[in-house]
Amino acid sequence: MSNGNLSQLDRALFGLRSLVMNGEFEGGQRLPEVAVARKLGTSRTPLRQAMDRLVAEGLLERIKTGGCRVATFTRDDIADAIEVRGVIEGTAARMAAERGVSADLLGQANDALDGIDRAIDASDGLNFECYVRRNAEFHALLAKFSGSVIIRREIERMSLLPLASPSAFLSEQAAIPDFQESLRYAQRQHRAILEAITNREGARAEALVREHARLALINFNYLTDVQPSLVKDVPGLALVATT
Amino acid sequence: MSNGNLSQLDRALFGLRSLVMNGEFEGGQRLPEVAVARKLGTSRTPLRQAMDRLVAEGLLERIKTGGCRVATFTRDDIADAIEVRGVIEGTAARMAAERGVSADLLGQANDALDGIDRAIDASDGLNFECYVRRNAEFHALLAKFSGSVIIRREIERMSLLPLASPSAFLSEQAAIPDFQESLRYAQRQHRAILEAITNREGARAEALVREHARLALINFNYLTDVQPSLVKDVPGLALVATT
DNA sequence: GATTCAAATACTGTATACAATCTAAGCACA
DNA sequence: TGTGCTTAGATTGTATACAGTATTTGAATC
Repeated sequence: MSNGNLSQLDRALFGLRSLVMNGEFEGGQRLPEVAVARKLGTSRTPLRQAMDRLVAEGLLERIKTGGCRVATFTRDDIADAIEVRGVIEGTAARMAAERGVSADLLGQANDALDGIDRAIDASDGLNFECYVRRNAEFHALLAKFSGSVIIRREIERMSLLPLASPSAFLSEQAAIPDFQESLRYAQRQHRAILEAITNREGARAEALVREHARLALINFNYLTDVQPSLVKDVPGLALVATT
Repeated sequence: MSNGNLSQLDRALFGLRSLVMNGEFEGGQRLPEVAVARKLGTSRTPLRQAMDRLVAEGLLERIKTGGCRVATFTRDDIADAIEVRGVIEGTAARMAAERGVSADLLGQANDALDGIDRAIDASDGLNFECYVRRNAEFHALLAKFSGSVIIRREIERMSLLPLASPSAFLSEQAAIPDFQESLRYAQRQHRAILEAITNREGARAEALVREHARLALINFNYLTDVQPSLVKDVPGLALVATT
């Protein structure tokens, strides 16, 4: 199982998560294990494990009488998930400021931000793929800054919730009119966050990160209110109740 | 499975969690599935499900080569878990203040606090069992106040981590000299929290709840530093590295 | 035509068998 | 005596069979 190819559980997990995120199943309907297992090319045992994992992630929910169904999320759920992610990331930043961060880690974060600068002002316009990668890198470092595995695990967990991750809406953001302006604003926040942590300003770092997380909420609202045609292209957005 | 007795999965889950919490297994050693299954009187299939759940809870951790082992926690891990629980509970309180809480729910919380008052000043001294129950009730209501299932689920999740729950240390707290004084202090915080929420004072409510959570940390430090003889009686404390 | 009951079907929860892999013991050899 | 290899044992990951329960279909009755 530690050879190059994935285990059956991993195949089932990735496959099922992808199917659910892309809205392949009707929300609220039970997932028949045999049919899904056949579709994923595996047996029921690893599929049930995968389902248990997705239930823990919040993507599926158990049915009292047995089995699972796809969870549905309200707009408020998404907003709350983003808020909580921001709160925990903010706590990580505050802890980092209070406890201090090694020069090496701070340097890595600075490198990531330099990379974002270059991605935004590349000679041929915006290097989008690079931006996304560097942005994820910076946020991962932020979680690491706290020095706490408890915190890091919790941030990862919140980022698994559909649409709550720092880069959930980036892939389609290019359609937003003042897109580059929005990225520049986010990047100024990045710089301020890193400065606050470096200066051991815990409260400032926490507040900045909380505000920074709300950019995801702005993008979410824009996508659903102004550009509903893009909804089908954003993974996870199919799970949001359209009422 | 929906009959009175539990499912095999539930039996395995409760049984294994209890065994792990009470330190029945050497930390760091792999749990042999067949032996544990036999000890719990079930088969490997539900046991493996239970193990997956406990891994998700953070009580067990996976071994790369296969299987699970009991996770061990440092004192810093416990402190971080309590801190994060306080942060999320604090967010719930802030949201409750910002969004408003129904008079009915506020009344229920008030009743719970009245119950705590009576438990502390019962005619025959302290009614401990009643205090614990009412305290749990108040904290559950706090999570409900936010009106967000995302928040509530996350608080429940953090409270599952060993020693992070609001009542993790209560059961042995009776050994603490100024025990009743400590309970009265906690109760004054309860009243202040409820008042802040009622008055829509979000920042105050959040700060109070964060501080309130730190009582668990105080009890934790007291138990391990001053009363190490009680350590074996507190579920979960066996998982803390004794370095 | 709507409703209730019954049988058949489908599905989940659980146990177990099997194969692949890891672990450890034992042996050969330096 | 220590080290590396080989083989036997133990253990996990996966598939599948079976039993119990929910759900649906169909017919009969009001």
